[in-house]
Amino acid sequence: MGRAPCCDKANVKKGPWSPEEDAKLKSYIDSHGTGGNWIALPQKIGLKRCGKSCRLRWLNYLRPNIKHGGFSEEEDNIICSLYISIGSRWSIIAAQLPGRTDNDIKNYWNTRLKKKLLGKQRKEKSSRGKQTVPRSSGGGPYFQTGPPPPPPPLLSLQPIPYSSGEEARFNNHASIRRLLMKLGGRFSSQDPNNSGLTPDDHPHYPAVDEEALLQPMYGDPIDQLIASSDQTPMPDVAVLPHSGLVGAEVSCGVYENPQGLEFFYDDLVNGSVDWGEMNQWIGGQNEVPWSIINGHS
DNA sequence: AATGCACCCAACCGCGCATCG
DNA sequence: CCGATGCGCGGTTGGGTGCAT
Repeated sequence: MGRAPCCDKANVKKGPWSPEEDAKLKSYIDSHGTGGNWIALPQKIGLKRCGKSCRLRWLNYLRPNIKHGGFSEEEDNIICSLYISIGSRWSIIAAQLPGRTDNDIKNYWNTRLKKKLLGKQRKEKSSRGKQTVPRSSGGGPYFQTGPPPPPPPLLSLQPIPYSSGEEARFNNHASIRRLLMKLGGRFSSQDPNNSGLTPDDHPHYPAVDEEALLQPMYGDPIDQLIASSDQTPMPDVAVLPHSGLVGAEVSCGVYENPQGLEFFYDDLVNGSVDWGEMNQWIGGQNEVPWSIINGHS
């Protein structure tokens, strides 16, 4: 038994919206609002459309202050950072970009950003010369498996400038981190490998150090956090050095610091990383701070 | 100029979740 | 508590368009 259809499929119009339909819908909502019931709305105004279709049309095109196309480099950075951190939660990503819709961002990611990012990633990995291992099937949500396409143009990403005063929007690393915390992230100075525990064994992390979170990150998060499409199977939890930018579903990654040293997620986890180099990278501290997220089942 | 191909994007589909009676 | 209903979301599709051959 399947779910009942939301409308009578035989009696609703599908396909592109006409200007007349747009005008009807916009005019009604402008003067009456949605009435809290999208399903009933098209009948009220005499549209042969599914309520869900009306809702989509309104949210993506007709409502005020919608922007289309022309994504700025800053928006690219935010989308990439968030996608790498929280995955394909387009509505959350869209909420941080005023005037953008989740559908628009999703399309933009699928058609352009993903390819650019993959191109960048491939170049970095091939220059490193490390043999890659095909990922197991069904491994994760981020990148397709299979033969690599021809390298697309590289994405030119600039670091997001740190701004301590920006609170309302999501355009700096501190606010990115705050959002990730809100989504269930935790930050810890403990190294789970040293403690002999897996991140899943840490139900409670120390209190969040807000001051530390407000420190600028090291370099461009995209450079630090390029998820690998054909590394080992997806680990359960992201563990990133120092930066504090973490995600529930960030997979194995390649981290490159300003000095050109690279660390692979599996190297970190397996303990084969050169901690001296890592400590130099992160500022000569005695211990490598780990950032762990546990908002992940 | 014609054809094929790749890309883009608006729209649809189905599922999970929240709410309500 | 439970089933019905509606909403919101992410994945996918298919038509339009531009470019390469």
